[in-house]
Order: sequence, then C-alpha cells, then structure tokens
Amino acid sequence: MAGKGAVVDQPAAATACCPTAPAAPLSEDRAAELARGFAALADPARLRLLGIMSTAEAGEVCGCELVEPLGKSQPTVSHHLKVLADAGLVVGSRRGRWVWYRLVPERLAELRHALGPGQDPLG
Amino acid sequence: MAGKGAVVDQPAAATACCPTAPAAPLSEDRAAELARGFAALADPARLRLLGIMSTAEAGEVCGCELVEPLGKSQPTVSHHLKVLADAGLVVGSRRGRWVWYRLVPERLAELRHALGPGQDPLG
DNA sequence: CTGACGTATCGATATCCGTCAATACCTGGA
DNA sequence: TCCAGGTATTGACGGATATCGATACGTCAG
Repeated sequence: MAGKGAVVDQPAAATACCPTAPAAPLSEDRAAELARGFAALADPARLRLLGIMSTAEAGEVCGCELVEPLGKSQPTVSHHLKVLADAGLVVGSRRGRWVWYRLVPERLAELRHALGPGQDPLG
Repeated sequence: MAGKGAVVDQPAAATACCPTAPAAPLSEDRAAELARGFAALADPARLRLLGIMSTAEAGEVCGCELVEPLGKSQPTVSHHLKVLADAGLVVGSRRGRWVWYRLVPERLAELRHALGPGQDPLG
C-alpha cells in the first residue's frame, strides 16, 4: 500500500480533512505551473539533453556538443534548449563564442517532489 | 554544486567515462518512454486529478467525484483519465455502476526517480 | 423491459508543438 | 575591417492534443 503521500501536493500543509469531498487539493495556478515544468520534460530530445548535462563531469556542457548526439538539426536543438531554459530546468551562459549549459537541480527537485513523498516506493 | 546525479539516467550502471564525449546516456527508446509518462503529467487538469487521488483516504476515488472539482465537462475528464491510464499512472476498476480510480505508485516513482538521484539536491 | 445514471466514444474545432531550411545575430581571429 | 564559426530567430509545415456536444454503452432500480 503506497498510494498516498504528497503526489502533486506539497504547497499547503495538510489537505486531508473531508472524507468524501476531494475539492481539488492543487490550486489552478500551481497545477498550471507544474504542468509547464512537466511539459518541458515531455519530449525525448529534451530528456536526452538533460541526461547529457547530468553526466557531464563539470556539470556543464558546451552547446556545440549537443547537436550531434541528438541527431537533430541545430535550430531544433536550440529550440529545445530554449524550452528547457524557459521552464527553469537549465541555464546557459555565454562564454566567449560558445554557450555552456547546466542543470538547475532545485527546479528538478521541485518537480520530483511533486511526484511523491520522496520516501521509498519502487524499492 | 549539485548538478550531477542520475537525472534522467538510471538504466545503465555507470555511463560517466568519456570526458568530452557525452554520447547520449539515455537511449532513444527509454527517452521516448519517459517522455510519454511526463506528457501525461503536462496538463493542469491531470495533475489535479492525481492530486485528488493522492489525498483520497482510501486511495481510491469514484469517477463521479472527479468531474465537478475540475470544472470540465464529463467527456473531457474521461479523456484525461484515459490519458493517465494509458500512461500507467492510474488504474480504474469498475465496481457496479461506478469506476474507482487509484494511483500506480510504482509508475510515479519511476518518473520521479528519472528526475534525480533521490538523494538531496535542493536542500 | 424500461428508465435513470455513470461512463466511454465519436466527430469537429481551435490551438499547440516538433521539425527543418533559410537567415540573422554574436564573438573571436586574421 | 572582414571572415569564420557557434548560436538564435523566423516562417512554414505536419501532426498531436484539449475541449466540447451529441451519442452510444453498461449497470442498477423499478
């Protein structure tokens, strides 16, 4: 039995009070904000970009190294990086001629936290 | 400094080997599968459905109690529930005249796990 | 059997999204 | 100054999706 917890619900303190009246524990605004974050993750190309960044030894990756492994055109990769940046999942800083991208762990943790208690399920 | 870990990457054992050659640690197939899961989360209405289910005292919610709190039409809610079910995030079982929906914590944990090491970042 | 009620499907529409070719922007070197 | 190379933007196209009204399906009560 592990079907409760904090799945998509950590802003308010405790919302479990009314037995047979759900009453949407997630506010419209908060749901929309989380949805925007998850939408940025809802694409294989972007997940692979995040994966590449997460395994970078320096925590940063030059944009010039992101085009080839994805097998997509440069404008497409640039577009995906912008989506990730707009969602707050990555940040890019121009260093000379290149742009270096790195993850924003706080934002990733926020979305991860919204998915559950962060305890153990899944063993 | 907390930009590493297992963000979108837990299938293979260790992929950190080549300093300047990312080489996409996430397979095309696995990325697509995770993306499908996150796509199901990329909608405020569906996040609120999950939130309602997660706060249900019995871990289950009657479908008849999901229409009103969402403020959407019944066909729309049914559609969203189907999307969640197809993504493996919820399951519904018909009991008499109603269908009771509950979360699938393993699937939620899988997606949560893909977002990070599960250790501490953020904190 | 028939009506009532919860649920799912169908058809239509408006919008959003991924992708690319072309092109403009920006920075460093000659 | 001009050129080269990495990056971002634009415009266009095809496909996916959110939403609804209408309607079909399933199940219980009478």
